[in-house]
Amino acid sequence: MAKEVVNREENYSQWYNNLVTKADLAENSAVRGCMVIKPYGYAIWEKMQAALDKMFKDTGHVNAYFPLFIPKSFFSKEASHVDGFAKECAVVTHYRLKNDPNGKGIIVDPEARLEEELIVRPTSETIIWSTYKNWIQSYRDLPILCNQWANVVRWEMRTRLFLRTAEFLWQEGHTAHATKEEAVEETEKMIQVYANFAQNWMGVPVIVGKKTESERFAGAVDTYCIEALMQDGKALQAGTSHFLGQNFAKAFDVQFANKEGKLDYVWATSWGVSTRLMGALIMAHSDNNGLVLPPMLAPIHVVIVPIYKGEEELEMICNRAKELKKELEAKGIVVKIDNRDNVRSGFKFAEHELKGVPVRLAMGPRDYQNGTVEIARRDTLEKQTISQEGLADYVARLLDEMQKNIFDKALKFREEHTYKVDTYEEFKQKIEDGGFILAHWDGTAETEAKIKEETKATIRCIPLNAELEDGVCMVTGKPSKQRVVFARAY
RNA sequence: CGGGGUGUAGCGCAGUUGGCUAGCGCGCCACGUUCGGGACGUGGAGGCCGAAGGUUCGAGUCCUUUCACCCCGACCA
Repeated sequence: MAKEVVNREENYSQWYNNLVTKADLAENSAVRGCMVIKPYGYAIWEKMQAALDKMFKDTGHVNAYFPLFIPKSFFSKEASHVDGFAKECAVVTHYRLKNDPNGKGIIVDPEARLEEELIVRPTSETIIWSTYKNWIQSYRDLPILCNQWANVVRWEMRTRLFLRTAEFLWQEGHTAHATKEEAVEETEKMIQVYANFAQNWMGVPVIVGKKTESERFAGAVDTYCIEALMQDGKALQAGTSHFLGQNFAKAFDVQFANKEGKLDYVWATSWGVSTRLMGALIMAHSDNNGLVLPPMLAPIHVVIVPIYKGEEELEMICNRAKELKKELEAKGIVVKIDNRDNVRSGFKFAEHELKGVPVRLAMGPRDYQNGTVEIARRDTLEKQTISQEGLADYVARLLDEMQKNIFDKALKFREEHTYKVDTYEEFKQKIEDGGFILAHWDGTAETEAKIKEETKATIRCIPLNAELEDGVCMVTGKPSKQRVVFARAY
């Protein structure tokens, strides 16, 4: 498949460019792989944030904010957690600069060394749990359902725009519960929130499942995830929700008095999605003309391009366009009139397609005369001329249809690139083509590691809603009760 | 940290055996003609050829050192 897909990873850079650039940091800077999110890209992120934030609030969560800096000692408390992050942490060691006494600019003041180094948060479990300790005495203090919108830093060996930047924006939910059942329920609820967002807002179909032990979050008892398939056949983990058990409560000594008056450790969850979602959005829907944005996340729904000769005609058409804009806006549709005089209309068409604006209306003197407008939809690139009468209703319906169509198209793609495989030989062949492979696995980390080693494919997840089916592991022949999802992943 | 590759204008590149004032495309600026799918013409601005050292009458080009970036692996959302 990979060969036929035109918009492979290397081709995305063209349409990334409207959204982000790689940060232009000073030469010799040790920081690599940071990105500048441009206004248009940030507008998409804001739409995502707003939708997610509302979903969090609707499920009973509140926002809070915790420090960027975490004392080093906090990390030593949960052993597997620190194992997971130790290798990719930025560390603050000093708090002051001074003029170089040798006149060579600015140096770090060696006198200003911190007694305890501070870690720039790679994730906030440790600082949040050391805070929660002070918030929790009784079962009456529970549950705590906090979310934080923040940036985090992970010093990755290798970065990739959107998918793995050294600094990224995300949200992280951290909850504390009195019972295991409640915490598990929360974990599952939030992965469903993410699945709902991915599918209904982003138009990206996802498989909801659990990670295997070796793919699990550092410090978690269970990691739930949503996995999406990109158009180049690679899988992308788009969101995770972790059941942390009592690991962090024990590490940070967070106990509460239950109804019986006995002390118990609280049960925890954490869950997050990041700007990586924008990468998913791009790679799931883009075509050779650029981005394709689902209307629900498009910063601009409709662009009106006036076609004219001379200022008189421009004014005449723009006035009509403004009236149409008002009608559309009354339906909650975001409209931009592109009346730039310094570029031609063909250029504007191409540019708005590149940026993924869902609907384009072009109006020239002919349309003005006839009371019509040319309407073009971004997802199918179809154009037709329709009446200006009832335009707002037409566009509103079209946007709904496009939202659905974009999802359906992605779903169809995924279904066409999901294969059931029963032998390891076939697996090795099939994995070269990309896509999801459903196969039996004996449940051991050894087999999983062997497969990864030999094929670069990982178990993306053990799907939650999959039908049980007796089978044998394609590698070892040991019994298996259900198929798991394999893929090569970002 | 291993294996490959690249540094020349804002971006993308050519310049391969050393030679005069370093070139092309895009973009940018000015004027004009255009304007229903990325316009065209004319003129113009913009470069210590990644850095340092060396060879030479002469270095973008050869040698040495060094720095940076990109790709592929290991790590990861």
